[in-house]
Amino acid sequence: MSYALARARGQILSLLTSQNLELAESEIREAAPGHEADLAVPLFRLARELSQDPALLARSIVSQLSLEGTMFASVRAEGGYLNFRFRPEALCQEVVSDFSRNPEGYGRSEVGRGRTIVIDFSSPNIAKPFSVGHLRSTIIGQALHNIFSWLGYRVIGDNHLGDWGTQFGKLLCAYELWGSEAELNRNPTSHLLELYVRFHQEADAEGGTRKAEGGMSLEARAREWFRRLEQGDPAARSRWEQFVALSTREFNRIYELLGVRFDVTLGESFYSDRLEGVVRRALERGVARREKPLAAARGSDEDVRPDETVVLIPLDEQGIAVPLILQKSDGTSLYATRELATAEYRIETWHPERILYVVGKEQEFYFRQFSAAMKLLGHDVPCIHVSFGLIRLPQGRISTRQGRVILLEDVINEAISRAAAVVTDRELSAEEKAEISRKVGIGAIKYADLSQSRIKEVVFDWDRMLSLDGDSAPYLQYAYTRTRAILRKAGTTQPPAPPTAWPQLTSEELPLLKHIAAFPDSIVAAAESYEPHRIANRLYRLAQDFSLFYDRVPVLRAETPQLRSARLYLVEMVGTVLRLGLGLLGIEVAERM
RNA sequence: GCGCCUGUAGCUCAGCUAGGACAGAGCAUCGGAUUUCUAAUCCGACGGCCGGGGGUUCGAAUCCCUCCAGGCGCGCCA
Repeated sequence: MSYALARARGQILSLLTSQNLELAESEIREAAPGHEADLAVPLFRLARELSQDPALLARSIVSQLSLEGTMFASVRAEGGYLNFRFRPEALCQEVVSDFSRNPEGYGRSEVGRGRTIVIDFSSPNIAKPFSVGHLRSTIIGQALHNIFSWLGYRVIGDNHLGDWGTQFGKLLCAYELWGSEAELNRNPTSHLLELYVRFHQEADAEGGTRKAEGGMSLEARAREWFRRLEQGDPAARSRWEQFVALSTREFNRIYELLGVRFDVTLGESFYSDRLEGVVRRALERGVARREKPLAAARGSDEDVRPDETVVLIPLDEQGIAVPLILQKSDGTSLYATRELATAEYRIETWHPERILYVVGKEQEFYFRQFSAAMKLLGHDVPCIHVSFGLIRLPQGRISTRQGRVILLEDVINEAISRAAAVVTDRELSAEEKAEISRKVGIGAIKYADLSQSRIKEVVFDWDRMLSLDGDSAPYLQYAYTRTRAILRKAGTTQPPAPPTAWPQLTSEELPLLKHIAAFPDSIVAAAESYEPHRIANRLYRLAQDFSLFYDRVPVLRAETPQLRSARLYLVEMVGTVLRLGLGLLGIEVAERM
């Protein structure tokens, strides 16, 4: 299956091949505005290789090209460029033919058929509040899931909950000291947060040297609690289960609001009985070894025994100076141990061609270690860190410990109520308004993130994240409702039929066709770079050009019936592309706003 | 100290993977458009030594070096 733009590029390639000129498809690009051209081929590289003047080469190529049987009306030499212009009716015919074959699947492809990708995303920590910090992983992961599925891949979206580790030792310890059953049931998240924050405050206050009563520092007691948990101590286990259940309920409410779903939700704890095997096999293969811990790394802790060892994977030969530690000196596991077990499980279970980790950029170094360790352990499935810049607050970085945190649910609710303020004066039922506000508010939040590249860090700003005009989700959603309004008023319940012949295209119509033609490419580009904003940017330009079209070109009152039905079909295509494209970004549309 | 990322208009960002045609948007500001397919819209104006310097090239926002600024990371946290 191919799409119009790819076929057009193919035609250019074969035109040039017939003149013995070799060109890569990527050298064919959209013409810059103001050149009366649609596709452009810069000839500078070829000219250098042939030692010719680019402008002369362009002219000589043009003089020998026959556009017979192609989608192009003209080709001109302009400087060192070949500038191709579509025959508008040919472009129309090709785009309409692509679209009408399967409107609801427009932009789909089969490149991923028979291939599997695991995407690890969202992955919040149990017993901590779901903050704006988890937003990016959640919505970028969701978008990538949609995008790869659309390209025919089998995608396993896995929410790798942080439900295991030393932090639970801390929480169990804090709960033993200061917890309250009643408070926990009344307000689980904030009580757990309180305990977590208090633990760190008191541990800091103890300092590195002064020991608490009973001879053990808080940190040491927390480690002891985690050790008990990891060894299956019933009291630790049942308390932990309670924390997990309470947090899960909270998270699910957020996922419901965001419209995010997972194929599997397997927390770190799921792998707890595989950790020993991971460590053992790494030792047996000679990849890992036991070592005395570095004294400096142990800090000033009190209970160091002379015989204690850690298990680690040295990575010097991989060019990484810091080894990956698999087992702490008290015998318990680390994040990396659980990650290795997780990756092995995923490989055994789903046989993916790659595993994507949608995780913040601050973990980049760790992922280099992890990826190198996977290779040493004999796994050739690429583990790709799809990293993104972290969200900071104007006061500094988000810190759960210091209680400096903005709850995602608050952001969502604020977004919805800001959207609701705009719908108030419309003639809609209360339910419709609520539904629209939800779609618009959530859409605004998601779009703010998905319309820019992942890697940049974001300083949280209410107005920016919840913007409702300009380059924003509501702008695109609004353009969609305009397409729906026109079609609703067209007087038929049938979707418009594809036109057999297109009348003269106006200068407002042609750009729409070009964007529609370019939409499938934007999906491929988004997948290749793991950058959903490739799609967002294309949709935004489509919506811009549609808004202008809407303002200037009458559809229902078009001059002739043929023109009217052709434009109706164009409107149908624009609306569908907006809906499908926003859908890939995880953003819903409304019929009215 | 070492490593990675970022620096484009007053603000927020595209463009950098594979160097090419006068660097594009949105917000803000100012001016205009509505008895019309809903103005969450459209049109126009204003606004940029693409962080500084050097290099490669016919050509650099894009590639290389260097400096500056900000962010992040660097063995038993996740």
